[in-house]
Amino acid sequence: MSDNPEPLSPMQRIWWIVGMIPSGTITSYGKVADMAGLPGRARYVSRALKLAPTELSLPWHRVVNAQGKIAFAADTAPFREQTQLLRSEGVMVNQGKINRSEYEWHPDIATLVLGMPF
DNA sequence: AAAGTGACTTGTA
DNA sequence: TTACAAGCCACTT
Repeated sequence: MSDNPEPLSPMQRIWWIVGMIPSGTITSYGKVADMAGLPGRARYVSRALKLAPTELSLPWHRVVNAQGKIAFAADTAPFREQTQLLRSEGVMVNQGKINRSEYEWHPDIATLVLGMPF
């Protein structure tokens, strides 16, 4: 029998989940937290993305707040970058706002399991 | 050590 | 709909 895999840390679970978000779709910090087994820890997700190694090249831009709005202040470089990245994959962004019902990611368990890093 | 901050969310008003 | 308070908690002052 093979040994059990090393369990992923909370931050690693967040990175894995964000990495699974398909191009052209979005989800929220709170949803990612819930999926990672960290209910009520939306802020932890934002920190995890900020600390994520660039080598992972995570699609961090596909994570917005619960109102479907880009979390960065409108007059900042990251706000403009996120807007550009989302538009480049076909997501309509107006004044930093996105229609969640139109672009929401609806993950299926099979895809998630097959995407697990072990 | 204590207070402030933030890439958040939810409940109330 | 907008606004504000709590809850959240690691990190920075």
